[in-house]
Amino acid sequence: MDQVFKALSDGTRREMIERLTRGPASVGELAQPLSMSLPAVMQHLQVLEACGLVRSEKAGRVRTCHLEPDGLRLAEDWLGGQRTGWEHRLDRLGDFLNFDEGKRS
Amino acid sequence: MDQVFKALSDGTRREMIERLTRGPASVGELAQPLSMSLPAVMQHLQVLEACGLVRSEKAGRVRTCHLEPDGLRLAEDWLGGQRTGWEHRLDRLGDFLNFDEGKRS
DNA sequence: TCCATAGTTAAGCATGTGCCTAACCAACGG
DNA sequence: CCGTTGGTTAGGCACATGCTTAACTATGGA
Repeated sequence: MDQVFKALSDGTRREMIERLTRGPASVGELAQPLSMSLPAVMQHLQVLEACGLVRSEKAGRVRTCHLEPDGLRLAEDWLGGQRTGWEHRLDRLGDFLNFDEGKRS
Repeated sequence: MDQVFKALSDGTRREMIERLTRGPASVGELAQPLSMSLPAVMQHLQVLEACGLVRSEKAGRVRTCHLEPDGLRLAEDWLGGQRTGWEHRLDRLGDFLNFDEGKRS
């Protein structure tokens, strides 16, 4: 969980993810629009793989990377959980305010 | 965006958010379950406020913090956008494979 | 076989992050 | 007033992060 959000907290890595939503890509293809050395891209890729957001296989001398959408869903679920939990609380806010009023009067 | 995910990438800050989904809290209340000095909690709080996930007002000598759920929704929307974009691509995957087969034969 | 391509490893550096302690300020409460 | 409570500021330390360059490996083609 920590790792997923930490991975997403970097703009470069989010760009890589966006690229991968449009289909698989080699390491070089990922690096091309990034104005950054290849080793740097590799490191980002390792971060993305380590937390399960991306998978990659090497065939010959080219490594092909693709998205692992369950990883994204993990983060999305946490956020949704918090938000709906909060909304739930809002639903009870009326009751709470009534109780407060009751105490005061 | 960067800042939101960076804020969420820390377990302590996520705990603080979870706490705040259950209602507003003072700085001390936020710090209580966290086995960490008060200044440290303050810094986390500043991070959460800087990226719009939390708001706080000071009344007398106690600062009361509450969630700003639009911030969470921002992150959630990005994730959802990526995921649905990917699913969209999957919808077209059949066509792509057919095209590939066509090329090969 | 030899060179170019695609990727990988290693080492190092600058900056950022998370935490601490110590000192400080500001509102109550008596 | 004066101490206590709740918060804030300042400074510093240890470690993590993002990037670099240089050197290396391994595959594929002429």
